[in-house]
Amino acid sequence: MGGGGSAPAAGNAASGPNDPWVALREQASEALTHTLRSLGWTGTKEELARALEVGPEGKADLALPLFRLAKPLGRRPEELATSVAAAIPPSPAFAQVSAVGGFVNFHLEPRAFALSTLRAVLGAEEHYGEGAPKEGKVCVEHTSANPTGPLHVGRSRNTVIGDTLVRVLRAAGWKVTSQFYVDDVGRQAAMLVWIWSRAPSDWPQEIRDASQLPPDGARPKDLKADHWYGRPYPSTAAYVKEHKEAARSLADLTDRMESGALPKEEYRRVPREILEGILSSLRRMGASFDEFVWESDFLFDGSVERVAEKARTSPRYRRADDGAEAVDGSDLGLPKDSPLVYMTRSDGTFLYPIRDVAYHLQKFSRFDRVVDVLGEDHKLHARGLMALLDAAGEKRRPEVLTYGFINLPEGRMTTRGGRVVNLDQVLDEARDRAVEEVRKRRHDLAEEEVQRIAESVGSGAVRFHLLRVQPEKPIVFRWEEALSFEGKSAPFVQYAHARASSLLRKAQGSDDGPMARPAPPSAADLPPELHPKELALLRSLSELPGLVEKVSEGRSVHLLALYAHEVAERLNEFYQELRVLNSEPPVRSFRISLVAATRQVLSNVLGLIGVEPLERM
RNA sequence: GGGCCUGUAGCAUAGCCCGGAUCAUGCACCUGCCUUCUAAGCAGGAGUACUGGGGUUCGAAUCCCCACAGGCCCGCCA
Repeated sequence: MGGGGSAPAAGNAASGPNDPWVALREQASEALTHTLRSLGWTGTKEELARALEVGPEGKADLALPLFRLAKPLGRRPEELATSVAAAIPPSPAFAQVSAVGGFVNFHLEPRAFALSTLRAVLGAEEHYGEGAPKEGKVCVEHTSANPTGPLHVGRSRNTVIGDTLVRVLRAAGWKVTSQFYVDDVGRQAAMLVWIWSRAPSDWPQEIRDASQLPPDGARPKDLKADHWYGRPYPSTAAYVKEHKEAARSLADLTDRMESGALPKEEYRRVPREILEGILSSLRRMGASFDEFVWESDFLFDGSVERVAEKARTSPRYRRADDGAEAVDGSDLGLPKDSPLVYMTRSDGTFLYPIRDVAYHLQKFSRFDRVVDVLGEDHKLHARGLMALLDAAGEKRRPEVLTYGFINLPEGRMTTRGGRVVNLDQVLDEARDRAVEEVRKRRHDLAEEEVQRIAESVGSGAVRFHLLRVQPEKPIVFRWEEALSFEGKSAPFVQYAHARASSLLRKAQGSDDGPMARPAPPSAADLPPELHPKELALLRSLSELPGLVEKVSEGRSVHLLALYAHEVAERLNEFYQELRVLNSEPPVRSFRISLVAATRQVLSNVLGLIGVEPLERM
């Protein structure tokens, strides 16, 4: 990979037991340490292992730049590289060690490398890429959208990033629990309870008109719950703003909810319905949650009071003249002109941030690592949370992963301005376009299978599109790009997987039945020469374990999408250039192993990014 | 006004944390390739790009400073 591809090179981080690079790095740094020491160098092997980089493909597999090392030895880098390369003893893993410029370049022995990579992949099968089990439990909270209506694509970026992070952390060896924090407290939640406590026919005229209800006021059969129950939300918000008596009755309702006078099953009914609708959309994208935590639970279990009590003894504590209580976070990056994080209103009722602290304390009591996936609009609130946690005497902090907004070409998405693109719209449109594409190429498939493939291709394309960009970059949503089925897209990867699957079906001679699992080859099975396309593919396959480790550490989930594309691309290049099924015996079985290993890696990486690997399309 | 993030070919992006070998990929554009393993593919071409200016370094897209441009935020809402 390295300079040759767009995906990242395997990092230096220690990877799991099935990483072919671990032994290679070890051998190279071992040999280099001995050689350099004999030339008067005094550093450590660890130092070298860190400096050892993955070289530009074609030039070197592993490379050590000597510029820094040459200086204290009083030698020229080029000349030092030459003597080092000449002094490295031969080994079975490396065919050649050469000096170019100031670099010492290690070139892999192709057959040994092919063998170790195929063995790693075919030996571990669906576990290839996974790291060794790690001590400790991780909580990843993501999405946590207010259940006031259908999810828009902007928010679903949170889900895609969060769900992928959950998958990759699991693969890296952590025990992971995913949580959705459900907001059923406050004005927004009360608004829905307020309007839905009456039948639509009893709603104020303005709200009915703006909600565009069907004439009979009944929910259409095919309308999802989140769309139906969320429909009056924007107009209710506007209505309450303009009608004093409505505002008063809403405030009254909020009080009754927050004081516990209203049974929680009564005010959770509508949010629960909407949440179900949202979740069914998320399931289409392969995302689900282990646990749901309802915000209102922290209202009545005494935990907020405990936080407040603790905070009152903190030097950060501030109390305004009118009784509102806050915490000072000016030293923690809160704005100098408003460094206060309020935890209670002047009437003594609790505010959202303190419930969030109670929630995080609960997380810390159960988990060793706490990760929050948040939109960049919540960055400052996260800082406020840190200040409150500090005041509450909690030393641990959540790891916050923020992502940029998804805007439309004409500007920001707004629910009230009617300028939104809902996730459901995008998924439906993607599926419809995929149906056309499948029909164009396959005339032999049953309608049911066409639909199934199209759903998977469509939702995969959407998920991939939201994932492939570095999280902190803002995205401008364009339909043509989100719904592209070629190039850097999920269908491109799924297609490669289907292609590999088809080859293997033909190789085993039956078009259906379970796929045979080829055994890892032995040295005798390998052809004497390997083709560059075969080597390039193997090189990519070998990098999954290092990548899983790197992504789980750095949380750069977009790299997984780019890696998936690279593997698929290299399979395609291999496929186009070389025959598999009708090649001569030693080559044929080797290539079948290579295809099987590629299919396995594609399947594993698609699993990591939450896209379904398709057997045919 | 202040804070955080981002700026790479016509468009969209990777590489930036941790400086290293001619800056990589996709879309769009041009030329080829389906009577042999799925053309959602492959081969080739053109295009030209690290926002601008300083600095550090043997070496800067990468680190530092300044400027400019875009995103987000600066509620006793959640």
